[in-house]
This record gives sequence, structure tokens and C-alpha cells, in this order.
Amino acid sequence: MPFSQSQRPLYEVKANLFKGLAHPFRIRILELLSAADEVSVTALQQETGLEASHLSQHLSVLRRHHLVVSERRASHVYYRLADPSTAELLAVARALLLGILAADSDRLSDAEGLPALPGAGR
Amino acid sequence: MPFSQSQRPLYEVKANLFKGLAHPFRIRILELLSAADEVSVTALQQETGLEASHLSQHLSVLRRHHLVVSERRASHVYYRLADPSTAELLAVARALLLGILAADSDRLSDAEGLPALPGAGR
DNA sequence: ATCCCATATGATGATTTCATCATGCCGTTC
DNA sequence: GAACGGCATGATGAAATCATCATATGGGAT
Repeated sequence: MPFSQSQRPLYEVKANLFKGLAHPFRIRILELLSAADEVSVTALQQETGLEASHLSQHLSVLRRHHLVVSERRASHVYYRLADPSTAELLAVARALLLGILAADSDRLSDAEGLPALPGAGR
Repeated sequence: MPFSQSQRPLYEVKANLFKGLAHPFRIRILELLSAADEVSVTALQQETGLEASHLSQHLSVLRRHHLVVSERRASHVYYRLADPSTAELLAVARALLLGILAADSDRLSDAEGLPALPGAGR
């Protein structure tokens, strides 16, 4: 078990957090949870198109990182963000990313005369 | 080459960003850059204690993710954050982490009667 | 009790990342 | 221009992660 987070250099714990976030499906899941505040596994499965056990594995990773919490109610399991700051983290990441992409496309159009990317907004 | 970031689902690009952050040394480097706004490779090497080529490899990862930019001036290379939002991202991550750790130690002391962690501040 | 649905866990090979070593490149100094 | 220091790149084995499959658990319905 790799998790006695306390009393380790903070930057290790932080890197570990990012490791938990470093997968497209997990980002997708967290974004769905950010938007809805409680989502059943069934709904997540439909939204993501993931096979049940694969989804469950990613949820397990998110649980191990204490990013989400689950509650069982009558044969269904519901997930929610453990901490609202997670949504904020995703938002800041998006902002950073858009900044980086914009700088990139600038550099590209400088170098190769390409037009700026059309729809960066989401 | 894994980087034609534009026109890919945003959550993939985002996961990719977190992947770039998902290593203790890289976090450490970014924190040093957040604090000083420009740091030479030599200084980074001293602060981190990393072997030159290992450090260089991590810097290369950060460059590939467009998180840092480098400039060479007279036989030394200086790095800085490519975007100030990166510092913000790290700050939000820290806040989230402290929240999670606090909740954890609560749960622990609930379960095992341990005292709350003494020095969570940094 | 038995079956079924929803979810979780375990095991396996394929892929990716890490750490180390050796080597290459670019400026500076002599 | 030869030698050196600062930094980067390439290659290799070890370790971690991903995706898929098979299997287990646990609650509700019959």
C-alpha cells in the first residue's frame, strides 16, 4: 500500500496526486462529477462508454487517491467529488492549457504561416 | 511524436498535462521556478541534488509539455515557467492536498484514536 | 434458496516511464 | 585550435501503468 501520505515531502505527495489525475478517462470521470455532484456508476458507464471492469478500476484509483467518495444506495453505487477544490483544479488546468495552446499556435503561425486554430473555446 | 495537442478531446490533453506533472522531481523543479522566476540549470542541480543528465531529462519533459522555457546566456542555461498559471495550478493542488490530508487524519483519529497531524503547514 | 444485475477485484501481456550510463554538442578559456 | 565545463541526447534494463479477460461479491427479485 503506497499511501501513508502524511510525513513525506510535500512535492512527492503532490506528484502522486497528479499521477492519479494522469489518465484521460479519469479526467473525464472527474469532469462528469464536477458537473453533477453525484453520478451513478451506471451513468458513468454510459457517458464514457467504458467496459464495466475498466471503469471500476479507474474509480478505484480515484478512490485510493481520495479524490472521490462512493455511497451505495439500493443496488446502485453513487460517486461524488471528495473535495470541491478538485473542480477548481481542473478549471485552472484548463485555463493553463488554453494559454499554452494559444502560445503554441502563435508560434506555429509565426513559423509556418498557418492560420490560428479556429475553435479553441469549449 | 505525441504532440499535436490541438484538435484532440480536451480531456486527453488535460490528462497529458498532468502526466507531465506526475513526478516528484518535476514538481520540485516547478516549485523552484515558481519561487524565483528564473533559475539556472546549475542552481537547479544544486538544489535538487540530481545528476546532470537526469535533471536534463526532466527539464526536457517539462519543455516538451511547454511548461517551461529555456534561454541560453553565456555558457549557462536559464529556465523559467512558460505561464504563470502553472504556479497557480501548484497552489490549488497544495490546497486540495491539505484538505484531503486533513480529512484523512480525521478519519484516522476517528478510527484509531490518533491525534491530528502536528505540522501540516509548510 | 436461486438467479440476475451492478460493481469490484485479480491476473496477464503490452506499453510506457524511470534511472543510469555513455556519448555528443556548444561555448569559453587557454 | 585544443581542452574543459555545462547541458543535452540516446540507449538500456528495471519498474510502474494500462487494457483486457476471468472471476468474485453483494443486494434485489423470483
